[in-house]
Amino acid sequence: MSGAAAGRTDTVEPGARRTRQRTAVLQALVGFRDFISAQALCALLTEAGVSVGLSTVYRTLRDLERAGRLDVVRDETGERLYRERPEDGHRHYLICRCCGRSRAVDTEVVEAWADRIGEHTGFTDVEHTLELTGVCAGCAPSAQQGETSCRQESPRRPSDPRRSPR
Amino acid sequence: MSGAAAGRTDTVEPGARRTRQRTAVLQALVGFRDFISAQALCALLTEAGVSVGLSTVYRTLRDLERAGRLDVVRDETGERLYRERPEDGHRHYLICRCCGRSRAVDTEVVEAWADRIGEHTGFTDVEHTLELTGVCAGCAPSAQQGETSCRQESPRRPSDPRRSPR
DNA sequence: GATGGACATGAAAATCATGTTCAGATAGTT
DNA sequence: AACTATCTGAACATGATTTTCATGTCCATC
Ligand SMILES: [Zn+2]
Ligand SMILES: [Zn+2]
Ligand SMILES: [Zn+2]
Ligand SMILES: [Zn+2]
Repeated sequence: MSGAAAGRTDTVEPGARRTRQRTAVLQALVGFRDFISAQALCALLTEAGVSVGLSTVYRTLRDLERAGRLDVVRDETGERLYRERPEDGHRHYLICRCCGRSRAVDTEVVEAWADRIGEHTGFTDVEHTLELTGVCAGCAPSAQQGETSCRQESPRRPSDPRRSPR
Repeated sequence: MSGAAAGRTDTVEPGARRTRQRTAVLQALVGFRDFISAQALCALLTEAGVSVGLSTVYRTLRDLERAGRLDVVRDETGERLYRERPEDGHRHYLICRCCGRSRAVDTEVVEAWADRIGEHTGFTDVEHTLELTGVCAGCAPSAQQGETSCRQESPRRPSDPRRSPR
């Protein structure tokens, strides 16, 4: 029980080196509670004075994803958005199409169903992807007047990180 | 009951012109019972002697998608794969990570669950994306010896269309 | 405290799916 | 046949992600 309680902002992978850049990416992800794109994250770091090369951000995110420490969703353009995975693991999120705010949803029902799918189909090693989008209570009013005011241009990609956090 | 029972390989959208290219894309989709990428579809048409420009394929697929006549999924690279939507509408598929074969799954449970999500969250206009992948019975044996023989290189993108049809 | 090699970085270039332009072809109508 | 709103496709543009590769850094060993 010494350095056992590691986990939070330690290293990307066991055996990986602890560098300024990886630490920065990891910390930024932990601090940033919404989904964020690789590029936005890079910009965020730069603004914070902890500049990290875009390639390194992508590499680190790739490694983190492999290590199962991230949740990844895709926005409607196919761009990947990352978020630190809460300690327990597998989750699904409901994301507002307007402001990008997200909240985890309870998916026991779906998980149970998905687990049973293999049996009926002869498929093994079944994995699933589930994404929910909607318009959050805060955005609903502005979206009323014809769906155009909110959803219109910016397709909820937090390319400007200062809009989604908090 | 003249041209009423339209629908199958008619026009992309009501009011759209019926051109050689759109007809070809439409027919190819109807004949091709698996998911296929825009590029693979284009290649397929070319091989079949019915060459259609890639731009046109993309445009036609975009229009068909808007018209609700296609199902679209994304492979792990983010590439979009299209399939003619069976007459009834909303469906989800279980896709083999090895051979790309897909089969629709019964999702009543999930649909009902998804419909109820809005109420608990304050979100409106909730939509969902659900994708299932696994290893089909036919591929399971070859995938045994260490997961490498099947899944390895070609990550199940039917870029060579002759492998998935039928 | 020098050395060597394994691993890491980042700028720049490569990839690659998809979108856009626009001059010329075409469908559908009169 | 003539007319014109559409449609087409080659070439180019875009933008996210990946690769390359020259250079930097860590660390164990001498
Ligand atoms: Zn919102
Ligand atoms: Zn799940
Ligand atoms: Zn298979
Ligand atoms: Zn559904």
